[in-house]
Amino acid sequence: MIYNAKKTERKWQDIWEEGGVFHAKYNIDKQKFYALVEFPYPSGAGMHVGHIKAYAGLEVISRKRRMQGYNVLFPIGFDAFGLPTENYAIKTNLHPRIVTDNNIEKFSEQLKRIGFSFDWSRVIDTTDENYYKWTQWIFLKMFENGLVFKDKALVNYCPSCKVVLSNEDSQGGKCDICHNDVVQKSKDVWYLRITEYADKLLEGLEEVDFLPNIKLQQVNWIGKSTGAFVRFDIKGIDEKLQVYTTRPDTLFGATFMVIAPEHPIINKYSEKIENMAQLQEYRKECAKKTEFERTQLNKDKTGVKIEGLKAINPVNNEEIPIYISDYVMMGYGTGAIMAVPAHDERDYEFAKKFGIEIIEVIKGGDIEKEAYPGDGEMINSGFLNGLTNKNDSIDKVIEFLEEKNLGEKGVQYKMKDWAFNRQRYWGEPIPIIHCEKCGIVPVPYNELPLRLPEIKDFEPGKDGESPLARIESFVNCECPKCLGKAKRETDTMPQWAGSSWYFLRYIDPDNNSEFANEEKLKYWMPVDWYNGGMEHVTRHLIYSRFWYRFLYDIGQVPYKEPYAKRTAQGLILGPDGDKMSKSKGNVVDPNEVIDEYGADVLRSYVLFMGDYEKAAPWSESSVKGCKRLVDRVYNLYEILTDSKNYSKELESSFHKTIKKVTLDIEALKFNTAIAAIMTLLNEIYDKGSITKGEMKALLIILNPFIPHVTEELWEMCGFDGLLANAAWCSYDEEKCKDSEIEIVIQICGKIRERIMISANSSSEEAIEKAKSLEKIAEAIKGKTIVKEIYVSGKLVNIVVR
RNA sequence: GCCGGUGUGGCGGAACAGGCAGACGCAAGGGACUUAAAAUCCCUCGCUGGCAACAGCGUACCGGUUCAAGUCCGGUCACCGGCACCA
Repeated sequence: MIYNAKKTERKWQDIWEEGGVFHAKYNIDKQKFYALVEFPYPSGAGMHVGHIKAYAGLEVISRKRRMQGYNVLFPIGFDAFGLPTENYAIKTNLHPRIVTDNNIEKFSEQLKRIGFSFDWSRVIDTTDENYYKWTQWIFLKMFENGLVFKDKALVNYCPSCKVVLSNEDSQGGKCDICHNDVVQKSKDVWYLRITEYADKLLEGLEEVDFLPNIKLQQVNWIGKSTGAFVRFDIKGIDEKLQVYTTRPDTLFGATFMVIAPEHPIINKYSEKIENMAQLQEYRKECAKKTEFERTQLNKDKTGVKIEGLKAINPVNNEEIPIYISDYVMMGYGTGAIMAVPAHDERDYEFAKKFGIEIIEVIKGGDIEKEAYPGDGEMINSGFLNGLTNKNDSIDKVIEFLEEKNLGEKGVQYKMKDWAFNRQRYWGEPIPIIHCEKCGIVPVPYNELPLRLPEIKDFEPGKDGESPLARIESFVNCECPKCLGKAKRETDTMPQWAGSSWYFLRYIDPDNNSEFANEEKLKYWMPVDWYNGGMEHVTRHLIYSRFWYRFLYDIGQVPYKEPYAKRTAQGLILGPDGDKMSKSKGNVVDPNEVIDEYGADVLRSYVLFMGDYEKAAPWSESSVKGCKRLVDRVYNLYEILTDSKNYSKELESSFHKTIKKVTLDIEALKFNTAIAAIMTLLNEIYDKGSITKGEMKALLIILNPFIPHVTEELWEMCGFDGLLANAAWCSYDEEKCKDSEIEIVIQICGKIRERIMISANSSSEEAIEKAKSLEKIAEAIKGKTIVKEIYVSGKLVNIVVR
């Protein structure tokens, strides 16, 4: 029989959809399982095989859990605001709304062609005003709670996309969207105070089940460090220069200070500074460098001494020079450091280059050769001399500083506040009004959604201004407070806004009075299992945990953490082993695979191709292996017999396979689960027939992987109802065990023989039987037996001398 | 530079928690069926030697622990990912 995948798959997709088979129903009497996959950005390029792999994992788990009786919520939606769509719209002269609608339609069709068991009744689209109304609502709540502020500061700016970027969006000094170099620019920026949540985000990690490397990456990204703030007097001026240091214990060794080129103190005291022109020259040079050059290429220290200003070391009143150098960043700590060349590598290098004194304050290294960052006995350190414990020294210094009000304990984070405005059209308008009288006024809640105005020209404005700034009917408005003339904020939110809470909306997508009903949130949250890409660990995954935690703090959601468990799939590489990319021409189109082999083949291949969590190259020929699997399954119908039970020969194999598949699926070991079923299939064909009972079990355990062909066979066999609604197979632990097992006999660890013995043989019996073998007896004859080992069910090892 | 991960046949990958290395699949070779091809089915398939039974070697490299190491320990190398002058 030839299996017609195209016709059959379509048939079942229609039946599932019409029957609402995968619709999740709010039912508090049933154990819920909320499986979440990262909703796609509907780009014009269509789906990528990577999407299929990312979704196929939880798809299999969801189908299995449904069969096991869970009330499964497995939703899908579209994260549709963002630059690529807007850029495409500009290029093709279409409205982003139309581009988005087209792309969503295309994606939906593709996703349905794969037969994913998503609940299509809950689809969300972040660009829908009924959705972004609530994105804006949460933003206003944050505003109300002091988590939104405006600042003019140096920010990451992408000259090519013409937008301000957050730290997360410019990792490695590259724009996340176009991958061009990011520059530092001084701009007015709206920030979300995510740093206020740094500790909560760290603590929350302790109670969730995330892959260890995901946790670690988040911990590193948040980058918490503890230390102290220390204020240095500046000689002759009533001004203190504050630094942050993790090593206050080395304060006696501070022989100079360094401030960032952008540090405000330079302009403030420009009159006192004797070499201002030289400093300006240096600052200009620094400004020219990209972040990349400044941090990566230019490890060679440069800098200029500030003539006319001297700092005073608070512990010994020594006058020390102040330098500007771009190895100190304005964006971290206070933009100024105390330099201890003897015990910090960078300061050492700088001191050597500029001929500055190096004072050893901790014994243990050789400061003639290099800086010594380790521990040891304190020397040359006044009241610290003789101490050997770093923490004791730190405590003592801080005590000293606090007494004189010259410093205190402090904490710093690498994570920065979230630069939240984008100077573009295709995003949620920021619901803020600027009033000359009242200042910054939030848009009243009852005016939400603040809709994006219809416009024709989406080109970003000059000087990095949003296209919305040109729409007078949008800009000019009434101040909600004083009713006077006012202007709207014209920037929009970043792409990450809508995705920061979408998992909450799935729970109650049509709710018009709140973002989601409290009781429903209590039932469905937290997400039981969230799977997605590693690239989101320090972006979306941080942002959404922040938003959710904020909603928890204001009593809007029931639990502290949104995701109980988080895993990540590995990439699918091109057939050449490189990352798939358009420019390399190694991208595999899922549509083509489906056209040629069918969705079941595609689904099973992306799971069978290797370890789910690791990257693996696509192989056209290996896909055929899965094609054979589907055909072989279909052709089982021809060797079907009437018996309702397991056959004697295969009973144990079935129990073992069911057990393995049941456990492997939950461990994301889809490749070995499928391999086990292939092995069973080989046994069935070797035997030459399959009973109805066996067929039933086989179809059930295969269904999550290849749902169409199994559903078809289920119907052909005349089994009740839909396979999708059938109950998962149970297995009998006792029947997974063999009564007779093969063990190997080793002499000194080398295999010499294999025998079958009864599974419950004692150690003595097994060893006796081994020794009675001709070959073994021969081998040990005349030798002393040093040791005899029996590993139950595995081997006998006889050690002789 | 720092942190994390990985390294197994021609290829993708298996191997519970130290106990038969290479499951399953692909590719390749041989055969059956066919006028022929495709599809399907059967056999072989880590390397070396041997007609064979079998023997020796083999999980990046060097060393160690153990009756026994892909797995544990110490060191080296390579590749991948993250961070990157974070004071």
